[in-house]
Amino acid sequence: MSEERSLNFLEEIIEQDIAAGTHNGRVHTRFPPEPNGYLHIGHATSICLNFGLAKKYNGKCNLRFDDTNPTTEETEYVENIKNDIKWLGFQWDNEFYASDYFDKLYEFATLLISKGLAYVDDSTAEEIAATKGSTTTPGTNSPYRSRTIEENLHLFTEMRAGKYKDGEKTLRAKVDMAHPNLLLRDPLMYRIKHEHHHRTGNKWCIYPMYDFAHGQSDSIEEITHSICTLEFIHHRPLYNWFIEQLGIFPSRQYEFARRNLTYTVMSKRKLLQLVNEKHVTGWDDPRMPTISGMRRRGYPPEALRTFSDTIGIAKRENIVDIGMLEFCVREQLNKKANRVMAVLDPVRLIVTNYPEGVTEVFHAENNPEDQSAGTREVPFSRELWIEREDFMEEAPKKFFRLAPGNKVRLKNAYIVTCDGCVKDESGTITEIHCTYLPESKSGNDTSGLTVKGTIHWVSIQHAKTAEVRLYDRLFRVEDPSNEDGDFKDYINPDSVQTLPSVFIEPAMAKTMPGQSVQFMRKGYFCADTDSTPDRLIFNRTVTLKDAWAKEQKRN
RNA sequence: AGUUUGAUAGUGUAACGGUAGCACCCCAGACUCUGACUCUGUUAGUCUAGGUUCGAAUCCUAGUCAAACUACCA
Repeated sequence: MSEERSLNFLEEIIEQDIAAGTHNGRVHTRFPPEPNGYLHIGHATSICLNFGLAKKYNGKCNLRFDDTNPTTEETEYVENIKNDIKWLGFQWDNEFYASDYFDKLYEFATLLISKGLAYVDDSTAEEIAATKGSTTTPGTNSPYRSRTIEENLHLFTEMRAGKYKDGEKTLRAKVDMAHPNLLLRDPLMYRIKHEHHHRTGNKWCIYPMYDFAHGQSDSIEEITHSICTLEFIHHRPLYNWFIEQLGIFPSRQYEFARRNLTYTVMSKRKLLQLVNEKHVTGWDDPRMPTISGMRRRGYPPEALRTFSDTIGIAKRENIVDIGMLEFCVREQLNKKANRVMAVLDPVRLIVTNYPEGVTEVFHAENNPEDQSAGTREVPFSRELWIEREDFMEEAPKKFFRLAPGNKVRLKNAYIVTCDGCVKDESGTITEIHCTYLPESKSGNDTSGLTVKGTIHWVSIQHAKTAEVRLYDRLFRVEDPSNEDGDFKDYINPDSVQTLPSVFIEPAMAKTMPGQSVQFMRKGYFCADTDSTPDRLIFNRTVTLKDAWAKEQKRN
């Protein structure tokens, strides 16, 4: 029995609308990315919101590319965005492009000119900025503001026909140059750009501005609830003004606070910089907060969805602890990922009373959380690799691993007693010796002993190797954008550590790219997209919680 | 400075005039063939000052702080 969750403010609005019979209770949202970059975790929240709301209220959600600026937009981005949305687990009802509406938008503009509500302005960008006024002073009217309707219609036709150069003329809405909201001081509707568009080619040389495209696109699609982030709140009066003056379907805009995450940056500009300046290997670098980066890192889509649900939605400034995301990732992977043994920092363990040349095969359960995951074969022999940190010559009381005289369980195998170690001239430990108890065999233990510690291992003779990349946070500080100086000064120099040759158990040889596993006691790892059976590569998705590490930190 | 938003444990989010709750984190313990998972318990909060009211996180007034806006980007 799950308790009824309280509604977020958007759900409240929608339920009120449904109760009031607005649009006959129909709910239709849209996700409107600009195809000029890759989607990141912030977009994921918006995707979950828009698609989630549509699903919850039996409505629809469109995917609409906001492609009104040919300078920055590319088809490559379109494909990646679609891929990311699908991977997150959502399917749009319609795939649209703002550029689909260029003809309609042109008609709308002509209509506004005819109503005396728009005019062609010859002012330069500088002149427009100069006459805009400020927050405390009103702007002044453009000298071209009083052109006749006929003249405006004629000039606008010429603009479209390509008679003018970039920036020579613009189409502006005639609203109010003294309006306290700067956005309503005769905003630009169209600008001239003699550029090739990724979909309309060279058909147009004038392109609508965001404000003259977004609301009308919503309206054309009869979007009922147009959900966007807080910075568009100032645009809402303009959004409504165009819809009202045009007399078209009254879509309504609602704003929520974008989600920020600790230890990362989210702006497209900054992410692009990280890519271009090679601080990361690409948009899908596992350290990036992009959806493609998180996918490559091994974050499951379910985790991103539950994260989005868990953090909720509101209108206040926020910065969510990345630990919350990592919790959702672990929660999901704990249920799904098979357990395997891998030794990252090896040291040799010799079971001195185990016969030489003998191999014993154990059947290990793949996932204690999921019996249906089955078992796998794990070979055991006299010489094993174990984790260097699992042995201490002089151990504190609370150390439950190998130390002279201590007993531990070798996971899935036997209980062993540590007898000591061998060192080289420099004092480095080269071998650890132990003796095993034959009657403590896993699954058939008659020894009656219980031990405090269990460690993982890999048989030296049977071990395979893999490259392992240990990822950490990309930045050293919680909010790099909010620190003095350049955000790049705060990049974590140790955000990735590559271990070229880690020992893994043979059952892992067939791990497929994208597959997640748990390296027991070490963390969740995901086979990289570049991983092949001949050259296995694993990315650390997230560590396991480590109470022992915490304990040590305290001392 | 103007406009607009907003302010609840460390973080995120509820409570819609009637017991300030949930999740993450932290801490203590139980369990454990992963020091994982799971389970139990605990710490900790209404920006400030007035007012209305039997009763205020919630309503009113004033203040404080924060963010966004001031692109021929979206």
